[in-house]
Amino acid sequence: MKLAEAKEKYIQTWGTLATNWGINRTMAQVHALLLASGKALSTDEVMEELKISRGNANTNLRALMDWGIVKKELVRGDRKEYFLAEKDVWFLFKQITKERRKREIEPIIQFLDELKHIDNNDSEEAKDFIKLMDDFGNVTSKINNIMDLAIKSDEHWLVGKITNLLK
Amino acid sequence: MKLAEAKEKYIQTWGTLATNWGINRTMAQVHALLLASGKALSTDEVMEELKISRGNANTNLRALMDWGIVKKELVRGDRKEYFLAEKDVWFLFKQITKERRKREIEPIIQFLDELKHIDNNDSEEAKDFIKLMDDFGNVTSKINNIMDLAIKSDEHWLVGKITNLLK
DNA sequence: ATAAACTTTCAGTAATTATTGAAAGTTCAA
DNA sequence: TTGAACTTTCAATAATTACTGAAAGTTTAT
Repeated sequence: MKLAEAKEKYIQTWGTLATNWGINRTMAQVHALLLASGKALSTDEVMEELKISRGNANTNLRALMDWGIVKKELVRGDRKEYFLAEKDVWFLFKQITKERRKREIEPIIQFLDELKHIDNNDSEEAKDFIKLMDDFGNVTSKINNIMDLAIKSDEHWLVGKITNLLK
Repeated sequence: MKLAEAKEKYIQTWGTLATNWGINRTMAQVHALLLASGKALSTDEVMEELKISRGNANTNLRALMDWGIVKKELVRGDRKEYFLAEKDVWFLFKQITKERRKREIEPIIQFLDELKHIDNNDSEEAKDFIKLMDDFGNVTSKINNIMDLAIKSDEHWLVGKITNLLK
């Protein structure tokens, strides 16, 4: 396989996979393109490479910056903005985990807590429901802790620990 | 809040959250309904409670069985099938993790491997790309291991270990 | 065998989500 | 200031994904 072909396949496949995770296809493609390029690209370059509109390119580049995995880069004497993807893959994983935790896990914990305040909570049915919410809350907190551990850890340290646990 | 109200809110909110994770809204609602009911329901009961069509109910009940988190239950002297959700939340987490690992992580590892076979791989650009794929593969394997650890572990054992690591 | 009771499929349609592109907004140099 | 160079927004539209409901398929009792 030629390099250009491999890059193309990487960008396309990554975009397809992303949709299974509830991530917008274009956003994943833009990120893959920036990573595969290994250098900062302008909005126009992204538009050209992926054949997408300016609005779409702009929206998804900003979303990637919101996730903290793409940074703006300014070039002296050039008014255009360039965008560069962080290429440390372990950092990438940690950053995404951190954001998903903030955006998705924390709201769940809060929402489950609210549902536990039930009038006449001494019926058998109410007790069962409250227990379900409690169990959900407990497991969610545990997931939260695992994610927190991953976020805070250095790659080699974590892997060493996990390897030990698996023995 | 009344119990019925809390159940309704749980079903609706869970459905909404699911869409953020790339999971079909109805599937999440059916699952939440079965859990909140605490007993096996027939297709007709699911249709009635969620106001959805027979086709939709059937499709999503089967999808939940594919995920291994809902089971059929047969009642003597009744030709209808009833569906029951596994209510151990830690089991639920492990089962979903197991399936996602099989469906999503393993294909990524395989696909990244394929992309490393590049002609004329001695150019600087090719080396960078291969390194990127390697890094991705390594991190993905590590995630795979963490998931494997979670799948195999008993709730209390894992939490104990994680707690120790976090100290 | 027949038919009632039930489950599954899938073409057509509805609902949701993503994208375009042009207009409005911003920044900066002269 | 002005206007060129660039970025952002958003209403209209396209693409994707989910849902319906009726027809086809299956199972079981008689």
